[in-house]
Amino acid sequence: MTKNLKNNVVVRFAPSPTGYLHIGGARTALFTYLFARQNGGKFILRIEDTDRERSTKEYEKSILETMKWLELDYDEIYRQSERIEIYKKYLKKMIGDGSAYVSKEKPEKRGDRDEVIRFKNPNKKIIFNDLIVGDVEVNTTDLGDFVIAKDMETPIFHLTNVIDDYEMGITHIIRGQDHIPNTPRQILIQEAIGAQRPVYAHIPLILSPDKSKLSKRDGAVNVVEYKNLGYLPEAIINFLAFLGWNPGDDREILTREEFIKGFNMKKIQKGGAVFNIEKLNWFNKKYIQMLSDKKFMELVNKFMPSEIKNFPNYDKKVEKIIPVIKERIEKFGDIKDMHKRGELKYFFEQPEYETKSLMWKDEKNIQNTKKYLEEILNLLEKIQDNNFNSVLIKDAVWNFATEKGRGNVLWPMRYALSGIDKSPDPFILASLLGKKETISRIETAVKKINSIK
RNA sequence: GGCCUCAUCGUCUAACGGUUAGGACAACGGGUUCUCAAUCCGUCAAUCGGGGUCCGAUUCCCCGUGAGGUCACCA
Repeated sequence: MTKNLKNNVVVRFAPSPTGYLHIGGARTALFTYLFARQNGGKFILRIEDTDRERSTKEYEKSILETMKWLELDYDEIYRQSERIEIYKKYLKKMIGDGSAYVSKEKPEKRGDRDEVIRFKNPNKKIIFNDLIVGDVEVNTTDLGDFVIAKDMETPIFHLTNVIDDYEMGITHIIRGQDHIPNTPRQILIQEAIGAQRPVYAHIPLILSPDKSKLSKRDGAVNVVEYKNLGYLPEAIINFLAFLGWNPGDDREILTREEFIKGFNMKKIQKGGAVFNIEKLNWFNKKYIQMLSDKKFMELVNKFMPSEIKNFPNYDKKVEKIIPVIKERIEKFGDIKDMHKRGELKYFFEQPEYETKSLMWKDEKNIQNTKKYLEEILNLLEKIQDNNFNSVLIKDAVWNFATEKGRGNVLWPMRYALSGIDKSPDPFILASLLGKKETISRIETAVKKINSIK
């Protein structure tokens, strides 16, 4: 590898542990990560936990776990709560040189102090260039002398953020567009402490269907919720990357390496993007299809309801029905829905059903259905035990079914095996159940018909 | 309301100022099918409005309109 000329890139993702990592944060982290890796730079994770009231270790732990799950590996990690002495040093310096001052206050709401530290606003016009948005010009006069610390040991966001970016040598600040209004005042602080200005890249917001900023009331917004619903991290990454960015060609599914290689800040959309769960589902289904059998099996077991897992023949059977599950779910949580619809249980035990349900909708006389089932029994008996696969089963039954009307024959056969209206075709079903069980279930159906007269 | 930002199919988006405005998701229709699922094929569908600049604007400029963000002793 040749040495990258831009390898002095240092970027950070700076979540505050006042909640779980949400979808928007994950995308910011992803873009930051991609930019760092593409440039051979350093990716720092900085926990902004200066708000002691709302920050918790539990949230921090969860954010770390989610980053790991998404495989967004960082090179260094810091906690602002462990850096209070550093901020204090700057605070002293700023008060000393007059760029900040202790201010007497009249407390307005609960928790307000009667003395805080404010930044002395020089009231100037700030113009900054943003990689995505372009030039932004703001007059900082109406910002006033904003608060930068409650006291020497309790600095707040704008101050700690700027100091850390400076101390850590951050070259590019990648964050959501909701931070644009914060940028001018942070630049003011930068200038006051003599920090050079980093390059800004404010990425567009993720929107709910009504186009407002994605929030809790829109349903699942935390990445862990998607994990719990059975989404794959690769799918979430791919989906998120395409919210506001694209590789410039028609590819939809990209590998991690391709994302790193093709990522380009300049191609990022300026406007917000609506979070479209349908597309996420599509990505997830694609990635599920690509899963190895082993990994797929692992996740199936994780999401399988215990009622099914408790069947004595579970381990042996579940392996066989993998293909059926694979084509019917778009996320692993759907396995629970399959179970609710009774689409799993019949693989493990003789199903219960109304006898008249065995009749095809065009059939008038259930005695015909019985005759068809008996003939199917006949045909299936001829297949050797070790050749009982879906192809041979179909061969055995197909001509007879065509002759009598496929619905007349195949519906009852399938119903006798599954006991429900919707299921895979009878050939697949029979092969998965095995010859013995298939014969037994069809015999049961015949007996049920006999018993109504 | 002040400040800031944005504007191509329903959604995500593509298009050196010159394309029949392309792709994907969804929707719809069809093939395959006893049912469902899967899969394959196809169809519908967009440049917010008005002015400029230019031989020629989705693209550049201005004005509207609309949408969003933000205005904490949170981050």
